[in-house]
Amino acid sequence: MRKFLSNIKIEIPSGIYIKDPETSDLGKRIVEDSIKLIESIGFESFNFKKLGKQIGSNESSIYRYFESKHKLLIYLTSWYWGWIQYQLVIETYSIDNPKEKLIKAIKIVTKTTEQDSDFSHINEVLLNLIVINENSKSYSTKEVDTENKEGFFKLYKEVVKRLAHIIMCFNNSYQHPLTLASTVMEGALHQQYIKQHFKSLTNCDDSISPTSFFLNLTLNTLTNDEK
Amino acid sequence: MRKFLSNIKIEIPSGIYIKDPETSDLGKRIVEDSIKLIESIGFESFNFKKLGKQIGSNESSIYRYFESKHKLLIYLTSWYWGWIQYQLVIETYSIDNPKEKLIKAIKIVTKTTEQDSDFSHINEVLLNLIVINENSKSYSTKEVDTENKEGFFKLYKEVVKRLAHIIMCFNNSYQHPLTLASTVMEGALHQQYIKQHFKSLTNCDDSISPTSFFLNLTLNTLTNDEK
DNA sequence: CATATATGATAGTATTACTATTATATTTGC
DNA sequence: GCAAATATAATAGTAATACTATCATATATG
Repeated sequence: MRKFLSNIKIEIPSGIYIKDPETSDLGKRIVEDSIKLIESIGFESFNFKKLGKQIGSNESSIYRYFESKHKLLIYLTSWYWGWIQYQLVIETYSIDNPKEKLIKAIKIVTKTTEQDSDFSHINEVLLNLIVINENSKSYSTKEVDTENKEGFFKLYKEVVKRLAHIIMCFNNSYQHPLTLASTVMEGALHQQYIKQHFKSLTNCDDSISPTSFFLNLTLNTLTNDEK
Repeated sequence: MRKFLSNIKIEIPSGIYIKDPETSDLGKRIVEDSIKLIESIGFESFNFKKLGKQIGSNESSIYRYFESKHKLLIYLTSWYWGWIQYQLVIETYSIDNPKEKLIKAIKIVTKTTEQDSDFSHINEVLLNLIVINENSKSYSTKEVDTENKEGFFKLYKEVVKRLAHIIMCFNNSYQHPLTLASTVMEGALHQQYIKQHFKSLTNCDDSISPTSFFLNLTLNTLTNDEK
């Protein structure tokens, strides 16, 4: 990963930010430290005043990059899904066998990030924790339909569609590729969440991972489904 | 449903409310109208001042029933899960065949509520919409672990465990009954959400319901799983 | 070196999510 | 039927939030 990634930039739809944070030092610190701060105090307690203090800058300067903390969250989750998509593309590109390809894809979308790839100011381990804890807050608002029209969830949607496509290549008579793909992706985040906070509601633990559950589930279903 | 339910009361863990809203007329109006108001303006825009206005009462009076709007949301979602559990119990009780029992159970937890049972001040159709849109907000906070210890999510957890138990009765060698149960329940809510807001991410529509997807998924997996 | 641009500092605003206090109904127990 | 208890209403107040606006200053660029 390291080598490849050091030369690419994940493109976030403009409109999510006012000024592209990748274009300045302050912008990068905003992104870098917002990840640390949101992860440590949670999205509700997080605000631009606290972030300003942490990066030794001013609230008003942060507002020149992001209109609101909500937009910043969308920026961060978009970056995450862009990064997942990048992994999907490069890690499955050369696999011809549809089953192997599917297995690889499910591993990528259901895994927890254990190591910071260290190629940028973004700590992927912390960002993954934010996505597990706060992802639904990025779209679960009254403005979801307008924001969706403006393309704010583009990267997330692309990942779901790409996974659905890989599912179809494995079993092209299966009726629910999109439903399965979106269920697996959201389900994996949910399992990671309840593994931490509602242990009694999951069999996932140190020995059984969400990945192994979703691999088993998907392969069983796609292998035995008849229509 | 109608007949049975008119005599029962869904027990909400005390601690979620300050004063039990079932014990007074004002309390019932608070619950009744909060459902209407949250459904129409969304949980973020909802507050006790607006609710007071709607029910012709005072903000300060509402605070005598619920400490915060967050607690009120937990009350509402708890009521919903209590009601689902009640349906699970009475509608599967007399079914002996494990497969039939499982099918019935999945239908109950994945269906959308189409009709208000009309037995109480609570409109279940609107409440179901609130659960679809806002359920995750009830637990996705920094206080989740303390609140969980205080039993705030008891009813939700009971439903998951009951479903897991029904899964095990059908296939007792299956390794992931809890994981599957929690995935199906959360997954059904998620599909109902994206069916409304992200149509391109699901195959569910007017002819394919989340129920049919999850029935297919669960039965395929449990029937063909070998270990 | 002048100008543009980025950042910082400060102040201000409407709203939120409450708490506190006091007044007025309404219910209940005798 | 009345006093006491309880429930509700009205009003005010508070600290924090999520910003906007304005102006000053630093830095970069042509």
